[in-house]
Parts: sequence; C-alpha cells; structure tokens
Amino acid sequence: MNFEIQLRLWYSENKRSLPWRKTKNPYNIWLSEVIMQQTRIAQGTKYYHHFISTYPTVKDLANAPLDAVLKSWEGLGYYSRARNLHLAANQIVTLFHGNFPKDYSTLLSIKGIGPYTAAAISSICFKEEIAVVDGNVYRVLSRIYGIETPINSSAGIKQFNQLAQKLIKGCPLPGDYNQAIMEYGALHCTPKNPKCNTCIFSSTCVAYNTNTVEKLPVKTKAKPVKDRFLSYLILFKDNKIAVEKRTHKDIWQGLFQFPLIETENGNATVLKGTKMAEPVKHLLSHQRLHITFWQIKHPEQLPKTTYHWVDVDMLQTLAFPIVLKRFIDANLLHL
DNA sequence: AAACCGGGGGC
DNA sequence: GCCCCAGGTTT
Repeated sequence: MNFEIQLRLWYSENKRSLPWRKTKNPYNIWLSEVIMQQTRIAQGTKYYHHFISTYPTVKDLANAPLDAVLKSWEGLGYYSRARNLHLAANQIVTLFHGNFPKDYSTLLSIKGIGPYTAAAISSICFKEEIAVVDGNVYRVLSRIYGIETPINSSAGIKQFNQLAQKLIKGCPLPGDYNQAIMEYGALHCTPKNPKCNTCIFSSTCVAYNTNTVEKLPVKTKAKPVKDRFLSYLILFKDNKIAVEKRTHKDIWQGLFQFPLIETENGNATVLKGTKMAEPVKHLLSHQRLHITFWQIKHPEQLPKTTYHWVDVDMLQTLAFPIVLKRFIDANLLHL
C-alpha cells in the first residue's frame, strides 16, 4: 500500500474532531489556517470561534474597522496576520466579488496567503493536488526519508516541497491527505517522544532504523535574542489616561500602548515619576523585553504631546500587547 | 538568503 | 532554557 493511502487510512480512524473540519467553506478554512499559523490548536481554537461568530462572512470581515479586527486578534501574536487578514478580506470582496479563488496560484496573490495556506485552501476546499509543507510535514518526511537538509534553508525548502508534491500526486482526496500527514506529525511523529513503537511506518522509516529520530529534522540555529528596555508612562488628566498607537514597522504595529520611552540599558533617568508595580520581563521569540511602568506626576516633561486621552473603561475596547493588557487588568481597572 | 514578526506550552 | 507550534512578508 502506498504512503498516501496508509496515511489517509490512519487519519480516518484517528483524526481529532476540530471545528473547521466540519466544513469546506473556504472562508472558514482560510480563517482557521491563518489563525493556526505558528499557533497551537489549543490556543487558536477560541479565536476561530470568535472570528466565525463575529464576522460570519468575508464581507463582514472586510467591512469591520481594522482596530476591531486587531482587538479580536489581541493576545494571539504575529499581528501582521490580523492586518493582512483584513486586507485580504477587502481584496476578496473587491477583486473577486466576495468569492474565494479556487486555485493555488490565485490564492497565493492574496495578502497573508503564502504557499502553505494556499495549498491548504485549494486542496481542502477544491481538491487541488498541492501538498502542504508545514512544521509537521518537515518532521514526518525528514524522519521517514532520513533527510538531513536543514528545513530552514533554501535547499531544504525546495527539497521537501518537491518530495511532498511527488507524494500527493494522484491522490483522490488531496485535502484529506494533507490533513492526514499534518495530523500524523501532531499526534504520532511528535517533536519529543515520538511514538515509534506503534508507528505504521517504523519498518521503513530511515530515522527509526538508523536511530536518528531525535536528530531530525535538522534546523539551523536562530540568532540570539536581543534585549530591549521599555518604560511606559502612566499619565492621567481629567480622569482620562494617555495612550498612543504604534504605527512604525516594529513589534505590535497597529496596537495601542501607553506613552513609551525606550532606552539602551533600562536607565530611564529622565523620568520624574513613581514606579508602578515590579519590572516585567516579557519574552518574544526574538526579543527579551524589560518593561517598567511609571506614574507621571508632571506631564509637562513628556517627550511629545500627540497622545489620545481616553477613559479608563475605554482601554478594554482597544487592542493592546498582551503584556500591557495584563498590566491594565491588574492595575487600572479598579481605580 | 536572512531578518523580522508574539505568545504559549512541553519537556 | 530551549524548542516548537496547520508561516508569511520584507529587505
């Protein structure tokens, strides 16, 4: 029995019941795929439900204000996904009359839809024979075929895509196969402690038979994270609080924050204020943020004056980075 | 080709 | 502390 059929058979007996598996509506599938990019199912599922109920159609999403979409996305991370989601919804409404394109290459032209998501939508919703290559697929294929090419190198990306495309060729249900190989990676051929003793491919798996399962897939090291020191100014005037929107190309673009002073070493000695709460260390995948909060008594020393003054109650309707949302919930809601 | 972009969870 | 998670865009 060939690889593709074995996987689909396993999938039919072992797949999880996930909300987006109850439909082939491309809008639902698209939402689920974008939400789940670099995100665990357990974290993303509640966002999927929220988006489907808040924006039932692509037109609803397109017509919503970007700030509302970002608020819906609050806490999920990689906020460019939310900005692109909103952009894409408008693209689909204006360029395609609200109907999703059916083919891989047209899907690729939409903002935020890359090779993975285009393959997922076209195969699941429209039975196109395009293989998905996500983190699960890299892991499963690298082990079964014993491929040591780094998965985050150009050569590796090309090699795994070619292999995956060869394996899906002739598959009658490419959407099921794509989900099957990902599911196998998620449930069986896991990063740590894979279930090799009960694996349906153990007799032919190169990694298993050469005792290299734990070494695969190969991934070249990321560069070390950078430290950043952020001092947020908590400033009241007439019972309102100052906020600003992050607009530059940096982390958290489009989200709100309090007036910010960033320094090289954390010594924001220009501040004349009272430190609120203890310093917070907030970890991103590529940055280590050291955050302090200062209640400012004398606003005349502010670095600039283009802030928005909002009621404290208003804070809950704006999208903040999760570390600031936590500060708000803990310190500002009961004033 | 490499850098950049979040937050959470497993081990 | 390190790695990974239904990746994509920009430089």
